[in-house]
Amino acid sequence: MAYRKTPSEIRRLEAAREHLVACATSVVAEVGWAQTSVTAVADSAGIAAGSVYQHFPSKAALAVEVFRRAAGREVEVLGEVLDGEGDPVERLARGIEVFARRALENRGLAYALLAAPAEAAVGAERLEFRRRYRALFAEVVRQGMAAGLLPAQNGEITAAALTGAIGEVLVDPLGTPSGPTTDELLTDLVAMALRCAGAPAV
Amino acid sequence: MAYRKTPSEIRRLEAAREHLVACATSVVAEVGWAQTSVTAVADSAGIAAGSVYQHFPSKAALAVEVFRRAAGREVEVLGEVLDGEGDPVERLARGIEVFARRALENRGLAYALLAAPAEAAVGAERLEFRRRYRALFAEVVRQGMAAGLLPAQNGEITAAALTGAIGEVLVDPLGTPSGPTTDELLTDLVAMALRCAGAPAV
DNA sequence: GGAAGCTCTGAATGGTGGTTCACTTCTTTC
DNA sequence: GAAAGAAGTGAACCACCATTCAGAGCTTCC
Repeated sequence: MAYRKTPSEIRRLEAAREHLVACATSVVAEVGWAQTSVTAVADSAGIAAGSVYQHFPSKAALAVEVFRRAAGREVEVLGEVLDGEGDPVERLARGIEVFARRALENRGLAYALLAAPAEAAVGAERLEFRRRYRALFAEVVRQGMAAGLLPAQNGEITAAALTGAIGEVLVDPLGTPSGPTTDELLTDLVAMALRCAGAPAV
Repeated sequence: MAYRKTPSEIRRLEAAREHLVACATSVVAEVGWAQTSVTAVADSAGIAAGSVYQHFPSKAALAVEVFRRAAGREVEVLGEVLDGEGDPVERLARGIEVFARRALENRGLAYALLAAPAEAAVGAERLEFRRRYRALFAEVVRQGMAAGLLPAQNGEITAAALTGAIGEVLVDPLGTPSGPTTDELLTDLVAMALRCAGAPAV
């Protein structure tokens, strides 16, 4: 019988792949997509440049994986909060606060996910994930309208607006390494979002 | 006496430069920054690739000029409407409608200005112009608060949110070559923006 | 132990596209 | 008309990096 991968070997390879993705994520968070070369990622992971191609068919595929992992986590967290306890308006407020707080706690990565210039494949992923954010927000807005907590409105537009507004509000703070007065920013951001959805002033 | 540029020669050179910028703008609007090569721009302008460097020191410099011209026009138009007749809330509504309508009438260019992937130099310009949009919106929001038409709020945040929200709402329609129901979109967009600034429902 | 098949290496390769430059063509000046 | 200097040309150049690949080093299995 010929060579066959042993379970521990399979685990080792998977771990190597995970390690590669994690290192690539760090590099991207530190220097952005544009400055991230295959060599830099390989160095950071302690392997040769060529070895990257054992795990991914191209740099773009690795970049997409990095993006999906990181953005996927955020979608998941946001989805859980928006689907959680409380009335729709409370959930919306909490979701936005959690999202923004997480971004501000991991600025480099958040900037890479939200705004940093990237190759086409990553740009396409970004659009896709924005669509998911929108869908999540749209659902909560729909629930809010159904519950009579929000006025009649085009929920898709409000959802898109929230997505864009949060990103834009965060871009500047994310650009500066250490932020001033995070709490105040979050309060104002949430207040703006609730107004945007038409929730009555608190 | 040596060679000296005659007035008509100077005009000819300036016109050539203008023509080059105009052609480059068209190319960018059609295919986006990423697909815009120096050769393509030169072909479009009917000159040789090398001649581009008579007018601009680098491709990046040309790209920045293209961006500044086009984005500058939009800032100017928006500024005039926001500074025009009527109360601050009316002006805000009209400004957003005009901005969005112009974008939808020139989708390729608007997409390039707002969202299309671009080289670093253009990205920096984009940030700068977003700052200007924000400043314009922030001023109107400030006036609205002073006039008692808008509730107390962090005007900078609202302004950033409006900038991001408008962009995000427009990105999808701009991606599709011909848009459905522009008027409905504009109505909903303006309604959302007014809610975002806290204007009472109409 | 050793054959077979795998992973890993890192220097060489290759495609892309911005930029250069020797040369041609046009303008100015006398 | 001719010299001097500028603009215009476009093929050649070159830097940059993702990608490849021949060989080295491991792992599996009999």
